Amino acid sequence: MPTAYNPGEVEAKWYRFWEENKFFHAGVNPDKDPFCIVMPPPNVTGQLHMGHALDNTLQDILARWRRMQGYNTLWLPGTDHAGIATQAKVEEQLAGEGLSRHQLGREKFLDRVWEWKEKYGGQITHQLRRLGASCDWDRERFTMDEGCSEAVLEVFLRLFEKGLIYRDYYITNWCPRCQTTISDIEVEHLDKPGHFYYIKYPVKDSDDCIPIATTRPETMLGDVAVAVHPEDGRYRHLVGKTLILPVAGREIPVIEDEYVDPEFGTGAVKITPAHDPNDFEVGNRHGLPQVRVIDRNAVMTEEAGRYRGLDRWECRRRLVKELDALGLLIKIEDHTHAVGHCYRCSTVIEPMLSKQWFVRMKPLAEPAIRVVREGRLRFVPERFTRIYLNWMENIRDWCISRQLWWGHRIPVWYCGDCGEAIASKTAPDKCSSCSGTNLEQDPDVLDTWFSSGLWPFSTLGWPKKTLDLAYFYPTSVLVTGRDIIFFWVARMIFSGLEFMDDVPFREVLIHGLVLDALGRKMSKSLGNGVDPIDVIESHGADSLRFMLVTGNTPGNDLRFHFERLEGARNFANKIWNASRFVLMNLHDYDHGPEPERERMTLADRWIYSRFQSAVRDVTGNLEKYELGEAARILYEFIWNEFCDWYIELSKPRLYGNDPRDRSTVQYVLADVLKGTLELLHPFMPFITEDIWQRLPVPKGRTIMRAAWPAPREDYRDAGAEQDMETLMEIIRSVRHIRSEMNVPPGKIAEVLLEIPDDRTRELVRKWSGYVESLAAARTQIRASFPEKPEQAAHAVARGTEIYVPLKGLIDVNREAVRLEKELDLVGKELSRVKGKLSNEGFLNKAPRDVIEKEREKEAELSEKQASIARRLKMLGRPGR
RNA sequence: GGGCGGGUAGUUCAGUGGGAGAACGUCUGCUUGACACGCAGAAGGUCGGAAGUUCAAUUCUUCUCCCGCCCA
Repeated sequence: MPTAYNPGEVEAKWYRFWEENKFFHAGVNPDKDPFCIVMPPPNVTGQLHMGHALDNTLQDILARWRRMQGYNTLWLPGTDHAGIATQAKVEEQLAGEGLSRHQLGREKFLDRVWEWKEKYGGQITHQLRRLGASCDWDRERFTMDEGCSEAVLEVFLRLFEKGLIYRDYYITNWCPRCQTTISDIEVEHLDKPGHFYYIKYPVKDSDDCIPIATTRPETMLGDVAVAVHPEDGRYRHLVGKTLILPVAGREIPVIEDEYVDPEFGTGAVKITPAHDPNDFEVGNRHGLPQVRVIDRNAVMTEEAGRYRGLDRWECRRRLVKELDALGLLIKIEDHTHAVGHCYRCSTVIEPMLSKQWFVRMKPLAEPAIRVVREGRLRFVPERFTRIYLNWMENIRDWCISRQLWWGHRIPVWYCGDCGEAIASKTAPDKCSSCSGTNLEQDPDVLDTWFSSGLWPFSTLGWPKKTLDLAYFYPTSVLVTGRDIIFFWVARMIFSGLEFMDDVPFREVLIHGLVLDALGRKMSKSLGNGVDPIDVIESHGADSLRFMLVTGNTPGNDLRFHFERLEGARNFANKIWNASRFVLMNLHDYDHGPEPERERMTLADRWIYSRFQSAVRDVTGNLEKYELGEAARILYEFIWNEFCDWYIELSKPRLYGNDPRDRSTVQYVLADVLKGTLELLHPFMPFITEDIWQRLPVPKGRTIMRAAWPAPREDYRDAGAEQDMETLMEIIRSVRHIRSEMNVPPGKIAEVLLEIPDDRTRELVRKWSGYVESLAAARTQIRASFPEKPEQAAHAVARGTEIYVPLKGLIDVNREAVRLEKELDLVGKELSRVKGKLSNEGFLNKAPRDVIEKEREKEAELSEKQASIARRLKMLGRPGR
């Protein structure tokens, strides 16, 4: 085995081994309990980014762990057709050839997208393999494959027939660049510095005017009224009057509406129903007309009069200039406000009136609220429950039509003769209403999330009644980022309830975003993204996974620090070398039966007991979804206990000349290492498999299918832990003295251990070899040394007085200063404890074990104080 | 404006109603028969500020300041 771990060599090898042996595959098996996760499908033509890496690492940990626990585990992978994003990429490619999709035509364009999908669609799934994802590739799905498309049609028709899908003129969010509407949640509101324009609207046949304030003066050309609050005294006399809309010259009324906030701006609001969602509502309430002044390209329409043909921003500039010239511009104030941007391309959204398809949400939301309220579906961490509920409770109808070509085409045909809309899975021959044959299909496609909302059951075979569905649905847990709770999680919940009559998953584990080292979102435009594949190539997939899962709590964002990646890499290397040590010493190992407890040393019993704690705590934390905590426990167990202490203590026994002792320690090393690798496997699958395969002990074909270590109560040994802690304390004290007193590392130190307590003295005497090998010392152990060495450093550890005679080496003054510092600390601590114990409230109200603990502490500290003081006195320093 | 998250060692982050932790960085000393991607030792914090509840608050409550996110 090489001296440093080389991930590149082993990763490809083991992944191939797992995949070829179908270890990821899960079929229906009624004898076993299922555990199922559906993977949030990444965009089919996308690249793996850090968010995917985190999301899939978490899923893989859960899947591998549950699989080892014996659950029939299915992790179902797949990809999403990602309408807007994919279409945009192909259009970009076409633009490079000087073509537009319109020149190509719908059919040819779609051929091109499919070509693109075939070419790049495998990329991301290949990258997931590099990460170690143990998903069942035999079941890989795509939101536009035959089955998923069938599910989409079925759902559309059922909702249509129930009257939950309707078509209407409504104000929606139009992206002038993507040339499509997008749903409310696809709009990102960004605070942008802008202006508040104060404009006078003159009252007809009067010298009076009404001042309005707006951030979008260009929309005034589409104004149909000015609204004031009914109780606003300032404008009461103007209600019902007519205004002359400046520039346009149209006559518009002053109306009153509760919607107006009298505190905001001038308290008078211009109403533009065709270009503002709130104004749209007001307009409907008052039966006002809708005047469209901005078109699909964000260019002013005919209605804008002489401003027609101008870009919306250019129109704004010129219009403000004209208002100023007319003396109607009161002032311009700086004003930062939230501006809606397209989440795909960051173009400023234009709220626009158009005819679109919607899903009526209220009836669907109701059960989706209930299941969460009743705890049938649980969010982890819990705080996301409120975010979800708050959104569901205030839900608006969902605009599902998109003016794109790539996606599931809306299965509705319009009759050119009578105007009837016919929903059907296949093209109808004739109109169901007038029997006309002049039928044309709606050109639009459905929102991508319409199909991904069906993912947990469409991937298991729905609408067919499959065995898979019966067995794996509801799935166990969904793991996803907090940024798509509304987009996706919510939609799966109501879809699952509507069509499967049950929740799609019992739990939702929400994680945060992966940020760059400065806490910024990773993005292409900033160029601050870190490519997971680069990281895997330089540091290994296991290191990346370990880094992503540690130092973080569920739901919180995570900063990507290169140093932390190195830490994880170092950890992998540590495991590699500890294993190398064990394996190097197992060449003559004959795996026999478990050694008897009596043959075991204190260290053996201690490491087994600690291992039991690790088993219990790792399992417990996985159950709570505290994956970072579970990983931290393993890190500490492996590094600070197994490596730093157990391996070091095993050396004298391995190199000694007692063969039985040697075989016992070999057994424990191999056994504990094997169990530890199994616990670590979900986190670091590659290195653990590689080492596990090399162990000369009975085991199965793959660590993936090894049984998850079960806690063994008979291996828990609190006494051994206590005793070991005593020895460790003594060793640390001696090391401390050596270091402080500059004893050369090679020099064996004489150490006198004065231990009045019989049991402790016998314990230390029995295991004095530990002190001798780990602190490079020779020990003398007595109940009391009548003649205390004067030229010696001194320490107290758990009732043991430690003297390290340093004839000629010791500077009495320096030693005294060191002891005084120590005495000071002990004194402070002691007075704090004594204060507590003399407080009646504490004695009366604190739990008994807490008081007991304080008493013990007091005794120990007093003793320590006394012995340090004695020592100081002996050095001619009576202390203070 | 409403909601949520965060403010703990130089940095990044864990954690807890009863003795402040880790990693990285820093300092000192080490090729100690697995590992310098390492070993041993050390320094470093009034746990954002104020008030309250409690025998006891970094932890619970309220207020407040700063940072970030979501929604309107």
